[in-house]
Amino acid sequence: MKIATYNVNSVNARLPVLLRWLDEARPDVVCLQELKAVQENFPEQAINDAGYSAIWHGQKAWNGVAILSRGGNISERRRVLPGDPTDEHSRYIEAEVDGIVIGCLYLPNGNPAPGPKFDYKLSWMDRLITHAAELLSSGMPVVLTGDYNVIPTEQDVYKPENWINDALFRPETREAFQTLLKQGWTDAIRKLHPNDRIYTYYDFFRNAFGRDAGLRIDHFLLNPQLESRLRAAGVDRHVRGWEKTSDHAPVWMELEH
DNA sequence: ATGTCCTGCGTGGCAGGA
Repeated sequence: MKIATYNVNSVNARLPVLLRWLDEARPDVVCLQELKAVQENFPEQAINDAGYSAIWHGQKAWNGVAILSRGGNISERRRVLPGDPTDEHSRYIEAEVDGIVIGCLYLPNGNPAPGPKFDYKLSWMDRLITHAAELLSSGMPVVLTGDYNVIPTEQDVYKPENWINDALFRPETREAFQTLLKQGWTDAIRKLHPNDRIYTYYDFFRNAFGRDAGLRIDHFLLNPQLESRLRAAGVDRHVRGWEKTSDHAPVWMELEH
């Protein structure tokens, strides 16, 4: 089973790129972030025609998350991260596909930091940590994947000294991510590629992709039941070089059966 | 500070987010 995550940065602006990549990569399940579309503007027909069923949670202008499944059933579990009934951002959707719980998340960027946006990011991470602990106790195989907007270590950024005060790399952000990992989650990409330079995002500015000036901020976190099934993982880096592409590249992992 | 690309608003380019 191949599961992918892709921050599309507008699902409609990216539709040709998304369809081309789906046809090429043929993932079984795909988590999308940054739909930038209201609920009724999700391109459901085109996704269906490509062979996928989908659930999604849209929002005007920003955010928005979706889970696509090829062939198999997709059973929605929730479309809100618990812990703050006043939070209106569409940043989390969770489903069960073939016995696996799939949490698709778009963690707040948090810049500028410090400030209210950074506070929101940290409180969202607290809520994620709480929810992740509940998922761990469920006994089911679980993956939490998406755009974490977290650079976990210096290894995951082309020039760490430029990012010290950025919300994606600040100590509070990295500590919260480590707190999450220590619950018992495995970073699938790092587990299989401990020493490689791997990026999933390149700024649209300053020819970042051409200079390989990237960040690794899209992650797969696996609980122990799923980690034992992990066989391969990687980034479809070339997709970042296509015309009218997103600033993120698709990331994927393959599980045994 | 800069750079680019997206959306909304609403028809011409800004403002805001990333």
